Amino acid sequence: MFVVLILTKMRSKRTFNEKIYNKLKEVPFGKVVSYKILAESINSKAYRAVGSCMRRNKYPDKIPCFKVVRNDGDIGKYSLGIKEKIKRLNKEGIIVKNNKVDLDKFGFKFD
DNA sequence: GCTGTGACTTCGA
DNA sequence: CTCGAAGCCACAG
Repeated sequence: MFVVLILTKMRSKRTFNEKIYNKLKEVPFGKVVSYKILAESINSKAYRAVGSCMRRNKYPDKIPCFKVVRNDGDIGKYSLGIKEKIKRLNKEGIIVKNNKVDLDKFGFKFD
């Protein structure tokens, strides 16, 4: 009873960024994912909240934020700077052109 | 506890 | 094509 209640409460706070975090971990090397795909993969439409959580970034060491781009392929922004983001993307073999990536090639879907 | 803002998206003018 | 508004969730003030 009480346990369930507590767990439920905790879940309401956690679900979001934790799920995003988990999904983001599923993204294989050399692939990127958009905020939208990420949000939808956890049954939510809070695209902005995803960005918010990344920006606040509670887990800077655990979350590969550079793998998250906008739906248009625009890489958006990055805590450490867009330059750094591009650098890291390039390290995964992802081509960034004019601050954009090719989602058809590198976009990962969670099926 | 309500308000504003933000690494976003989509639709209509 | 560009611009503005609405909609979603979390967090700071």
